[in-house]
Amino acid sequence: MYYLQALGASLREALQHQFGGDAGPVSWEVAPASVQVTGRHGDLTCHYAFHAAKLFHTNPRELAHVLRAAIPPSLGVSTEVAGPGFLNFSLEAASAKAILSDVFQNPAGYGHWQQKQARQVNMEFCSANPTGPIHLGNARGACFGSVTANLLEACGHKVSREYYFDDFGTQVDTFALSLLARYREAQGQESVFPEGGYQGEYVREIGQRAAQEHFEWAGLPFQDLLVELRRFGLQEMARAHRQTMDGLGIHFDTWFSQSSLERDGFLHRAQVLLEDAGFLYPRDGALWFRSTAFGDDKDRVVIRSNGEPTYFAWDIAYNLHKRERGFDWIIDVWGPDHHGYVMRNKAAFQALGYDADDLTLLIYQLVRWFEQGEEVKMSKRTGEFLTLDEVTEAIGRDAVLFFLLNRSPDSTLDFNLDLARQQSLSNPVFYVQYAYTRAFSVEREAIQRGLAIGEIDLETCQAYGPAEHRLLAKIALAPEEIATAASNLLPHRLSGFAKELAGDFHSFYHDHRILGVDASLQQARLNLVSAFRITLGNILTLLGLSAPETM
RNA sequence: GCUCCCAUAGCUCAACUGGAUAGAGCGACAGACUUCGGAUCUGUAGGUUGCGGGUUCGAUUCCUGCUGGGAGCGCCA
Repeated sequence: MYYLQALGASLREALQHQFGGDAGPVSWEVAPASVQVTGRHGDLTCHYAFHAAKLFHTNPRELAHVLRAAIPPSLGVSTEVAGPGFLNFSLEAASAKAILSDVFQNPAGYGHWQQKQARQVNMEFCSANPTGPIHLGNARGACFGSVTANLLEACGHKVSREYYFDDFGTQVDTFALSLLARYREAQGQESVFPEGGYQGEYVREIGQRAAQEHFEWAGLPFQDLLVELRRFGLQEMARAHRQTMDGLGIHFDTWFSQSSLERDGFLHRAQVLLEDAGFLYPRDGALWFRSTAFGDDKDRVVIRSNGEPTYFAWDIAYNLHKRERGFDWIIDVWGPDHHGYVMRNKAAFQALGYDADDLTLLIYQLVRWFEQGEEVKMSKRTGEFLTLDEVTEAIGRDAVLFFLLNRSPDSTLDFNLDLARQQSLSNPVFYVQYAYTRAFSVEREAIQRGLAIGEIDLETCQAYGPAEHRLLAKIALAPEEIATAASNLLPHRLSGFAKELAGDFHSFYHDHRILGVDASLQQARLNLVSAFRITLGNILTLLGLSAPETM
């Protein structure tokens, strides 16, 4: 149990003792600067008394005093009640020791949590259309999904990362036809480029490669050639997507092919299940799903009058497939153009007999691309778009990730490549990473001087003053921040915390020497620096960023 | 017309289940180490949180009506 968890538990239990009810876990924050500036000291604060007072219909300030009295001295904090009911905590040697022990006991796992009810999570994200390269819009979903998966894992869940590959349908047909034209072109044959085909350069390249590696296909009948090229093209695109994701350090456990849903009978099975449950009916030659039974504003077609399943039908089958693979929590990360599909998918999920809460559909907002002050509309058809590889190459992997991570998924994101390139060196990611590097170099120097790190005793902890306590409080907060970001499915919370944590360290480092001061103070500060470095390193890892030892 | 998202400093964005004087970075201005890495630190300027109501001890946060921007509203994927 982490230190703050223990402290929170003492408050929670005090309430149970007093009122016989549970007000839930305590949430913490560092004391606002105003509290510290005015001399009303405090390293950590909580507004639990307000929260609980509302629940138990009592006065928050009186309640705060009750809570204060209930904190066991062994926890080693001094507590005071401020204003209408804030509880401010100041760290002391014993609490400092407890926090450091949390870190050094299991450095690589600091900030992570055990989970009594671990869920089997299937997290599907990015899933860019295979008819084109991954662009910045897909990247947002990739980054968001990947870090969210990391966070859930850190909270003890089992997470499988999945990439859905749409290798079926009219778009892929058009892609194959475009490829065919490029293939023939590369062989010096006459070719007519299909109307509405994919004009991007990458199609030409794949066509050329196909022509070089498989000139023998030229003799095939049209349909057979198209099948070969289609397969070849999809393979190439899958490889390209995987490479792009690898370049960002984002990995998937499963690359799931849409067409396998039909091959393995899931498309059919989903239909039978819904049919048996009485949620399907024919109208106008098509087959409809009664999504209005679950609050949707109209029913939705699953099988078109031409006999082809709709995109929605594939989704239903896919969710069924995921459930039958044993996942009890399905999370999909979708772009803004899918928001209309949330309701109907939840409806179908329930119609299959599952709990709507076990399907989470996360929608992130659009990325708009600006160049010289003007918005550039992306289009795969015309081949005009900014690929993720281009952006990564221009400003660097960590900078791209941090740029995407820093923003709430609910806000549209404007991306100006000129500006990003220009400012890539001032990207806050380097500020954060530099803090890690600095701390690491202090440790390296300390080891060279023959000092030991991480041996925690109460006496050494007596050496800490207000500056150290402030940084320690931030370190103690890390597990809470990770849990909060995870439970809200909002990774950008954690990147914000990483900046704060790094900032506190930079500030401390500037004002205080670590090596070469009085021996016990030196030991105490060295432990602090190391605990900081471990904490920040774990956070960087969760964010999918590198933690460089030198820069 | 309906649904979803957004509007906070000059710019890009934060602000946990409603909490203390709304915070960072970039840009501007003024400063700071002969020691462990200056990709750093400190300070100043910059705000009627789009506008109007409401809920209460307390609202950037919740409700409501506007204004402006984005996305979606297909038997496309």
